Amino acid sequence: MARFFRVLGDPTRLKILKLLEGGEATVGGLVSGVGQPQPRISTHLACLRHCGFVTTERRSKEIVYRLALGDLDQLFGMATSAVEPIAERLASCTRIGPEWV
Amino acid sequence: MARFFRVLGDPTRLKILKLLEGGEATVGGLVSGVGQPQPRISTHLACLRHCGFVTTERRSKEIVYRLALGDLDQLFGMATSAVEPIAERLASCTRIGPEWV
DNA sequence: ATGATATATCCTGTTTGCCAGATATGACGC
DNA sequence: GCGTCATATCTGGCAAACAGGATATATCAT
Repeated sequence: MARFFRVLGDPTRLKILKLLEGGEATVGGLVSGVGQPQPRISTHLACLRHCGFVTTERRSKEIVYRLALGDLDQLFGMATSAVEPIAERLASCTRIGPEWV
Repeated sequence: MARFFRVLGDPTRLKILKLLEGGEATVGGLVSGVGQPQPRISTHLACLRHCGFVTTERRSKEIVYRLALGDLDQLFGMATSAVEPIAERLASCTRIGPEWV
């Protein structure tokens, strides 16, 4: 379960998942949606794929990614409301581990 | 929000939080509950405290830690059911980043 | 077969975050 | 005061994980 949260604990992966909540997407679509270089998106996608968060399907030249977990939007909803009361503290915590602040 | 998940993405912190779901606890109690050296528990507690997951209260010599977020148990419940379908994949993913497996 | 497009993987450097152990602070009893 | 218990902080070292960029694979069109 720690690993589950850890997969979610990266801004890029989180953004990818949130984009996929809006429906399936190709790698190219995610690249422009996230705004980061393609190799980086691909590696994060590989992580999400290996860990079972997403599934893939080849569609001629492109590869379509799709969410594999249905509960994810609910989870994000809960997380959002859980984050709210501690948002500033989290924002002020640029790191984890000493030298918080 | 990524940082929120990242705080949850460490086994020790997760275990601390789960213990605290059973009610308040002193550092010593958590040390024996988690089964890890006291300095380590203290640093993780400092992280959780700084990020607003827990609150503290001094009670004479001891310091009592308490959960600051009410929604946490619901969140853990959802996470548990979200993890279930991908449990083996997560388990087989000993790392994040290349050399998964 | 060649070239172009779409995606994946590899290699290297840097940083983050965790651990381990030693030491400091703080509160209480004598 | 001194010693002890409970907790916190510091320092060094190390490994995980992210970033950057080059290169490989795969599919299609010509």
